[in-house]
Amino acid sequence: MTLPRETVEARMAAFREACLLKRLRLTHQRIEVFRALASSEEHPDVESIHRVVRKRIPTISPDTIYRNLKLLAEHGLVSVAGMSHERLRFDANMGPHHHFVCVKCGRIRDFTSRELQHVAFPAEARAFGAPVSMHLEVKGFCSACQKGRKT
Amino acid sequence: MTLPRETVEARMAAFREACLLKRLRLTHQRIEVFRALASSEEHPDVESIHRVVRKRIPTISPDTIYRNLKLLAEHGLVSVAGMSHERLRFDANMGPHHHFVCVKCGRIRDFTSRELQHVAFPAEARAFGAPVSMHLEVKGFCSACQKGRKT
DNA sequence: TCCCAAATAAGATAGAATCCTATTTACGAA
DNA sequence: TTCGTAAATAGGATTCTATCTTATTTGGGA
Repeated sequence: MTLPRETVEARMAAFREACLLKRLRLTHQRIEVFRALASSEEHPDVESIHRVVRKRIPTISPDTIYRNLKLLAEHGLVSVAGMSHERLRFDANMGPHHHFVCVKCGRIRDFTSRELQHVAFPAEARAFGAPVSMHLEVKGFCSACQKGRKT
Repeated sequence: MTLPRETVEARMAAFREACLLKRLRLTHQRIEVFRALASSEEHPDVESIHRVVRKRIPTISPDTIYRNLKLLAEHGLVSVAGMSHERLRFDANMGPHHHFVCVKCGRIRDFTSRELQHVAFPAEARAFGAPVSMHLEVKGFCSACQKGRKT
């Protein structure tokens, strides 16, 4: 919404090019879904994207939004915040700690870090308000999954 | 499961004390739910906690697990990994970036940090496997919510 | 222009989390 | 110890996000 037109247009151009390269069809729906996302800095959910796109394509279904965003995420054209249809997970470890998340098996391991303990809140983050806590999420392949990795 | 007995017992003692202080009733179910969580380092979900607790309390319902964990989380006795029943959110910003999350309104803002860009993966994280990416989540009150804060 | 695999719409379905309500229980006070 | 009551529970109903199914449409190469 508040993004400068040229940023959006640059993203759209890169998107079209990436789709051609990856042999993803440039359907009317796909383009508009990406445009709605590329025009926002709000990390929107499917419902709000649907609301926006419906102005141009009144019959578009939520499933099309889901399907396209999932496809684009698999191709590295958009990113997903939040755990796709995973369950809530709990932890009795209330001390400050960070997470190592295996991108293959989903296993989460806690760790603490002396170095990080003394890192201050980044100035860029403080610009948004009053930081309270800081949590690092390291993604990678855990030792077990590392062995059976194909790449 | 693999946690030393004394760690679990220490957590149980602290839990009982905290409940007395906060006037939370020490029901059989609540105690066993917490014990199951405090005995694990797997960040278990409700289903696996339910499986464990059912050995001691065969009639316990999943709702009781949910209700207690939610209550304990509100009182700062356990923590929740993942976004509590929130929707998937998407982002067209594919460059490396971090998140500032407002704990009140839930708004997410992106930021990049020159300092953090060059921080290496912590040794403690590398011990678990092969790190690929690193993402920082700063939680706090955004400027807008900061004003109307009561505390 | 033709062809067909890919994509879509719309409704059905799955499944996690929450709500509802009658019953039970923890625990403070008498 | 007993009693009273607000809090907590069990179990089924409900909500709601995300995915699946299937008949139809369409992008884009030949």
